[in-house]
Amino acid sequence: MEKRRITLKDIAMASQVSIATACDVLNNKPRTRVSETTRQRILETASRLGYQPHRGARSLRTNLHHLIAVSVLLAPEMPFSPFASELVSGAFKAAREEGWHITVSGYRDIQEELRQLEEIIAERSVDGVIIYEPVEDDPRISLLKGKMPFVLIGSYEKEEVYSVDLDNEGAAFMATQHLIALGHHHIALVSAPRHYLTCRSRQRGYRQALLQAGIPFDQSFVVEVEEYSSQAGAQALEILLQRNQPRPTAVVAMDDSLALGIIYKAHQHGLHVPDDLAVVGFNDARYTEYSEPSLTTVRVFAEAMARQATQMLIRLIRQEPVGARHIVMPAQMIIRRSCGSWKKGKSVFQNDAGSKGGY
Amino acid sequence: MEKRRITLKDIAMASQVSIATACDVLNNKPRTRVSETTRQRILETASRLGYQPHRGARSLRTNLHHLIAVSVLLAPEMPFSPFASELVSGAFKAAREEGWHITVSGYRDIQEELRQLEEIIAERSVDGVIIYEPVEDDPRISLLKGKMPFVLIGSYEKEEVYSVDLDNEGAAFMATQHLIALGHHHIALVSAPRHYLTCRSRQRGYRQALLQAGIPFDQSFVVEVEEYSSQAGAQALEILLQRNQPRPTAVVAMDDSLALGIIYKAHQHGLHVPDDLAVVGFNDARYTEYSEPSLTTVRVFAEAMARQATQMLIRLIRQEPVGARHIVMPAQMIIRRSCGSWKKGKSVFQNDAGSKGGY
DNA sequence: CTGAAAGCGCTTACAG
DNA sequence: CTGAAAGCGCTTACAG
Repeated sequence: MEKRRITLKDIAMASQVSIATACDVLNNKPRTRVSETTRQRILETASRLGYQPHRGARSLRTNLHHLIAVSVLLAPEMPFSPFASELVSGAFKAAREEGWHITVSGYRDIQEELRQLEEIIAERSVDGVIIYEPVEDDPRISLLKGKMPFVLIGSYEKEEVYSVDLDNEGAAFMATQHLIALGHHHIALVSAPRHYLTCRSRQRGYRQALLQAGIPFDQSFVVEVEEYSSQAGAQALEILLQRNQPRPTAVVAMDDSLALGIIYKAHQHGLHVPDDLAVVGFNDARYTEYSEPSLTTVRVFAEAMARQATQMLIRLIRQEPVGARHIVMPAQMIIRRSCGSWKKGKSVFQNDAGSKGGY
Repeated sequence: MEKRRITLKDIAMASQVSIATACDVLNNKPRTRVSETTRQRILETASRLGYQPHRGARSLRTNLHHLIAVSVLLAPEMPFSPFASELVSGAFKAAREEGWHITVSGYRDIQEELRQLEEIIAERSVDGVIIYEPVEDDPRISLLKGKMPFVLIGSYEKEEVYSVDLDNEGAAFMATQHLIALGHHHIALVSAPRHYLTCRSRQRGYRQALLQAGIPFDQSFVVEVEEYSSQAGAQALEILLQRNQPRPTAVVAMDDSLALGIIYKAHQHGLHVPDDLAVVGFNDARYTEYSEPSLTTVRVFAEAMARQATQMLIRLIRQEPVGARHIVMPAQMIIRRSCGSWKKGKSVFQNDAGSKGGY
């Protein structure tokens, strides 16, 4: 399995230049212009011999491992959510475009995850970290701050950090407005706990939409659940139905798995979705197209977000200029059947992707 | 962000031994016994100073990067399946236990994935590869064979390779037998294409169960779909219903997403699940507990499989004795409602996990 | 049995 | 402007 490795020295000899020159040319260093012919000769030799720099050697010199850790906290009963999965793909692709690798943790338990990160920091086996789904006073952030470059996917209030986030407020606004346009006045919101900052922004968007429509905000219509799962969604609807309010006629759920649980529980109560209860999810987990009824949801471009975050992080690590400190990405409504707009024939949004009958 | 790094030299000086001795002790090399006191002194100093070997330096010397690539091929419309996600977690954890990292690709397109692997092989930026879901004549295997150690998750017929696999035959046997025990005779199988080796084994298990029960095998009850998706599942049921056979009264689907599509389509045709059509899925994607009806499925211990594969691969890379070349892991039936056994009150299997009211 | 020294393949400060 | 040489932090073959 072992062929002798092609080294810089080989390239230098074969191109009749010094190792230093070969190194500079191959790394595109500014130095003096080597004559264009020499330059080409070196490049050509390298590609002919299939030269690949030795990552270990490079890393020993530069103290860069070209490795990024992606820290994703998983919901207790859920493996990588569709959202997190796209994040991983996006980060991998963006990393590879720069010749980097990613390593993906993915613990269910924050303590385990912290231990992991501590170890990684101590080892310095990684050059930077992407943190997904930060919570308030996220201990991962305190751990990393000042020790290692990192970029958040999500947003953070306490400190100035680099981040790529969804326009959560706008997205929730859009979802709520859609239901309002369908004539709903009693619109519930099922959200993760408020220490998830994402959810805080989304709650703002929800309130904005109500405000704009002149619908009074009613705190009891907001249920916060401990995790994103169908089970939690089912429980949330139970709570909403047991309260003495006028029953909600519509729900916005902050994740598709919550929405599925809500629909499940609605059916158990003999409520028809969408006639008795309109439901809108979040994140566009693909399988929700085939739930009964198919789920209207807010699609989030997770892969694109991860790409941005990865590129940003690599620039940070290289100490190159980074550009914007925060990037905010838009979302898109996917109209299917659980919101009932297909019955009323009206929607404030175009139904792009949803209408293609697939994707 | 930069403190001076603690090196072996620091440890050696502080412990008043040579660098070589420090190195040996810290790496647990057989060498002579250093006196136990010295040994302890070195260990203690290292931990006091927080010594962490420099991965780059080590890699330059040993030509090992302590990095494994995990190659997962994604279904076109699906991000990491729950199964693949658990694989990733399992591989990560097992890798970290040895101080290694994993890098996760995850392309939808086999050509892209191959290009990726080729690049990784050329760079030698990775010490080995875990391949998930090999197909017949898998081009990834030809690519890696003889160039880099790899372990399959799944099985392979053409060549002797190292692998960790589910007992696919046994699992499908179990699922089919469960339906037979419920009185079904017309049991359909919705499978991925036969070039997925996993499915081939499962088809065998299905036939075995029929055979044992004296039910004739009918090829037209087997539908092969191109991908694991709800859409494909829905189409498969359409095909089964249009054929002129006695309509199947039960279906085993090789993936939960197929099963969901089947249930969806059954409802569209006015068929009640499980009364008119019993459905059993595969893989126990968590959300299927909340589908309507909740899905009876075969749980697969993906995380454990990935752990095994990772440990095996690391041993291969280190050229340590590996033990078994193939490891086969069992599956477990999770009985919920879509198979209808709760109505008939009989099942040949214990309902362990399914009865806990959770997962 | 133990330590000094070479060398892995790069990058870069320095000398010419 | 360009090349020779030092050195990053390890591991190991070799000398004592």
